[in-house]
Amino acid sequence: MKMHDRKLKILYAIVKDYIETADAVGSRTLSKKYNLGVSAATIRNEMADLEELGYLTQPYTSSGRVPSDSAYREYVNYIMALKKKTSQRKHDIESNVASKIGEMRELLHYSSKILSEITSYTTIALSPHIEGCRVESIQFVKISSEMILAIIVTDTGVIRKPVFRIIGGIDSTTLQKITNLLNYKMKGLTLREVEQLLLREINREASELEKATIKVLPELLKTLEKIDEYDIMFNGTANIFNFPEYNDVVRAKAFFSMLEKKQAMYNLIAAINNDGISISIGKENDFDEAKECTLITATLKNDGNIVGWLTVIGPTRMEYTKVLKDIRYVSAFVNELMNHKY
Amino acid sequence: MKMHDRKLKILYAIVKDYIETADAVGSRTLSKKYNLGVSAATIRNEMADLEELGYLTQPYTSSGRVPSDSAYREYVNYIMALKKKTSQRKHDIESNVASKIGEMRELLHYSSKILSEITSYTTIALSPHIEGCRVESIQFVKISSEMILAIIVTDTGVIRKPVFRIIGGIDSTTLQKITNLLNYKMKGLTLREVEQLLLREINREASELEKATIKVLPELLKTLEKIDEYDIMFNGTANIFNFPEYNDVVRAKAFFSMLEKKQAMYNLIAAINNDGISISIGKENDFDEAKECTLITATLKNDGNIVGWLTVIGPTRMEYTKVLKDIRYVSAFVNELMNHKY
DNA sequence: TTTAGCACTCGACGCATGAGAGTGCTAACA
DNA sequence: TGTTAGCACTCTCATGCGTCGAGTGCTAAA
Repeated sequence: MKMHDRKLKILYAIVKDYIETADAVGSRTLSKKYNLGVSAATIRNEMADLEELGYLTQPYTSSGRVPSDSAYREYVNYIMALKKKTSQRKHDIESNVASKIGEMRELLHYSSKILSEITSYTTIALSPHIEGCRVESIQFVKISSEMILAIIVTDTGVIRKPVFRIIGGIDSTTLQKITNLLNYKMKGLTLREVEQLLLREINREASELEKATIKVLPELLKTLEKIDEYDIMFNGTANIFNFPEYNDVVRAKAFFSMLEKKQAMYNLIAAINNDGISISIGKENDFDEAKECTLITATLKNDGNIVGWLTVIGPTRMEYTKVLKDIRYVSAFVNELMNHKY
Repeated sequence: MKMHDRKLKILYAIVKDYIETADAVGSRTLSKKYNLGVSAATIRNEMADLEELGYLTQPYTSSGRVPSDSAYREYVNYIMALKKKTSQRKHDIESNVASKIGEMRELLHYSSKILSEITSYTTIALSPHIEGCRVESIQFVKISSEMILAIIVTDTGVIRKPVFRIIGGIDSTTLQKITNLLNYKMKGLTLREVEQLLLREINREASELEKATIKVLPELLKTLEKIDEYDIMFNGTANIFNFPEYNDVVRAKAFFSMLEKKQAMYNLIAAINNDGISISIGKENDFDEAKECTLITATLKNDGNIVGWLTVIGPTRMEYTKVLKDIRYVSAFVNELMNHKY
């Protein structure tokens, strides 16, 4: 759908102005503020057309116009295209930050906090399920008479360290044997496959060694089922109140209720799977509560595997240009750090 | 300060009514709703006295009365005294829940979630700094060529599992030797003492073994410094909107901004150190942002050591009776579970 | 095709008004 | 002496009304 150049210009100006002011924008203001080269009346005609095309809405008869989701989409496509032409600049790594980060999850939390601070939006840090990852190594460490720590490292560098309990305890030698056995059998399998393997082993007639093992396996299985938990964290939630659209208590409450639905938030964000930045606007979001929000998400990958998502969330009237710049910066930083360390 | 019985009765009735309705309560309503045996005019006289004593305030001339912090305090002392007379009932442990909980921190998170659900308030789960705890054991596990996992178990059962990196790597035998050495030297010391010991060792002329160690120690020290992190988590934050006092966007924003000041929240809650339930009302809170809130906090102890806090936060107009009952229930449950496992 | 002009629409804001809830004070009562 | 009824007064809040202004659609002229 190719629009006349002037129509697009006007559309972009409306979106830009609305992002800035959060007020319905009228033809007169537009012609004064932006140098469009035509009079307010002409703009009025174009606006009527744009409304018919579904890009604008009127809150009430004879008020100014407000951009629709499609208008934002059009605008975003436009600035995304612009950005591609400019070269990606290199980012320096602040080494003191780098040294503080031991694990992927910490890195994610930290960068989400930074992102929230520089954008003044609410941000979400999300780490993925790991059921699809392959096991690099499994180790067990006895930490008290009955408690055992399992250390599971995946090929993507994700580490999980669940603690579980063996009633009656188990001696170190046996534990070492089990470690060796499991490592031998499970290396390279996905967590899902490990679970199935464990199930089979549990139900099998057991040899001498396996008799000791049998005590550990059901506990390990139980632990594995729960270990595969994503992790979601929010930063700068109070920032949402900076937007006039959330000056209404009902909408603010809805926003926070939405954040609390963690499973739904996970599904919303984890649906994204590319290595760059992805934007979903308003009704494009497949989650009712989020249909008045825009989410800008950076997918973080290491070696082709998703290791997390970094999301900025706000009203559809989002400062796309600024937020895009910031999220690009932070995610590039994280990526560089990651490739350095793992 | 011993007050006339009738005055107290009226005061309690006012507090109770205000907790229920969030509206300034007048003499007429009071005499109709509660069976106080005196007329509205008498109540008016008593109310005037109570106002003079600082228990009531008037939002504006000739409006109803609103309880002050001292009124809530009086009321809380009253119901706390009542409670002590009734016997603590035994709580059953739901074993399926118990089996899901591997670590203290998980237990804390989980119970905070439950608490928020049953009270319909916002809850805070807080786990303490561990610098005061004594080291029970330190272990190292190699998880990749350069990454090492340290497992530190304290005498209170808290487990920390920081990952750090040794550039150039280290072989397993040396690592095992270091583990043995550190365990021998550090068992029973506090984390603070361990840090000092490490510093001394780093600066000392080293023997053969210690030459290998010297590579690990600075990294370990750095890791230890950052490991001593409390952990704070919120549940049911959207519940705050259920209270009319937060129907004002400015106050709601202030509430969420307060929650985001994690260090201050830690200080606020961690100041409490007893084994039961503690209530701090409005201006009693030593943190400006919280001066319009009441916090009811259960300190969770294991073997005399604080392992966490469970807090319900809401307006000073809190349903004290109900919330007290609920937090007692949940914290008793957690305590029982803890003593079972650790 | 663009622009100027004009009548019209609708929300925001300010102001007045009245209802209602609650008070303090006074005088009468037990 | 303590309690109650009555009354005038106060203050908030909801409602209604009129004005203002930004913005529109339509029409006719350039």
